[in-house]
Amino acid sequence: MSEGSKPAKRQPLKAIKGTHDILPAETGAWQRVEGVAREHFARYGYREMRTPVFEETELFARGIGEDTDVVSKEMYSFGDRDGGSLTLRPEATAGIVRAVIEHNLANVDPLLRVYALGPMFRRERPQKGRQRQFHQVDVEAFGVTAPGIDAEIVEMGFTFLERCGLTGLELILNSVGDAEDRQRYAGVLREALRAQAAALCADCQRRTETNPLRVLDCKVPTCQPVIEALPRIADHLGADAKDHFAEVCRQLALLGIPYRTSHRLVRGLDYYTRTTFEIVATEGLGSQSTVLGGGRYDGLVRDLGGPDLCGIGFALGVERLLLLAPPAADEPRCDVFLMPLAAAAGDHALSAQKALRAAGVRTVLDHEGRSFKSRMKLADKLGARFVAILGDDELAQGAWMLRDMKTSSQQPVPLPALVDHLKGRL
RNA sequence: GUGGGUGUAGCUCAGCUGGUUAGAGCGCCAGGUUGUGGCCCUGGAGGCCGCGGGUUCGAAUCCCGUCACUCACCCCA
Repeated sequence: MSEGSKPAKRQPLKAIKGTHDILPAETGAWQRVEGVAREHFARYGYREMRTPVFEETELFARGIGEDTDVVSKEMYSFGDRDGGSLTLRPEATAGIVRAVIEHNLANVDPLLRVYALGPMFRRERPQKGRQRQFHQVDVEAFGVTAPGIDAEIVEMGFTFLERCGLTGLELILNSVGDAEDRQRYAGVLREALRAQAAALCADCQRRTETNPLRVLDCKVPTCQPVIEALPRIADHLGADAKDHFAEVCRQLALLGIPYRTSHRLVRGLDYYTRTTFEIVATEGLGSQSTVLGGGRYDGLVRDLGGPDLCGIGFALGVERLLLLAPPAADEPRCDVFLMPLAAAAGDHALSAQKALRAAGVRTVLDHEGRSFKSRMKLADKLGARFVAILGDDELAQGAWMLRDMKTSSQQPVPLPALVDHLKGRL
């Protein structure tokens, strides 16, 4: 652009890489999912909470962990005019925890359970089931230490996905223990890994020092034998954490939720303690198979400067959910299509349209004065249940000719009776 | 950030080893009756063949570059 070369052809304006438009034909499916979410979570006593899409960068750095991939290389951060650093939220929990602390909600709400819906931002390379702006449904419950809440929230997520029509789901559980367990285990693991360093991939050699738990997540084939032989966290849990996890599993079995445990399930955010879980799709998502993931975070609120308040939650990716959901049938957009033919019919149509809409009837009136046939085709495409025709003959009778598009039958309806008549039939 | 694949109409794609007006299906618009949709038939609109350069008498087609999209790695929802 700076050189005096060819006049650069103006590129058409387009959405930023990794973002996408949700077009009118798609919003129905989104609204359905959101509606199910609201209704479902309400059954468990959850209410919606909305926090800003951007926060101070420090919140995420401290909350999620400086060494995580999300913080170290995926955040959309930018300088504010006053010199501060702001970041588009890469996940929801940190902002919600900040708000809980800021408004002292733990002392305000005796049942602190919230959900949130909205966009998250991570600067990753897009691929199937992964965007730079994507949407999550997020759920958090605070203040309950008992394992019952773990089982309840996992059950809630699982049944939510089922209610959205998903099948072929697999629930995976693990416990990463309390902070001390985790720390101690990380040390044990690091020792074991150092001894095997030669057999590990370069990433794992690096992770051995930075975050040994994440070695367990490695998918490089040559690392697998080493990983399988590593000491397992289950053998390094404190008695409390061990009992806690056993009770979570017991209750889930009681609730009839199928699951398997995996000692290798280590989630990428640093704040998790004790229970971690993930729901994956066995097919349909390519390599991004996780639909829902979450866990307990008993130290997070305190670490962010709040009270010693435990918490547990999960996030699920709406785009991924939609990829797996059965396709939605397109809904009719119109109940009644008005078709004034005679010149004198136009005013009748206008007032009928207003009255119908006031009565809650979805009404469309073609303003272009197109041919009869064109308008019939349009009515059909809109899925109109009825077409109301008003031509010279009908005017003379003082009645609409009301056509039922399903049965192809039609009957006269007196002009003033149209609204009541239709309300009775829709 | 690193690899692979693909860029032709609104969508899905054809276009053989370079050859003259670039095609199909679907969708869209309009007609096939004077006031009746779906099915069928006919017609029409709509393409700098991603962009730039090169080879050639001639490039959608071959070569180079570039950009975009996509899948995968990494990591995550």
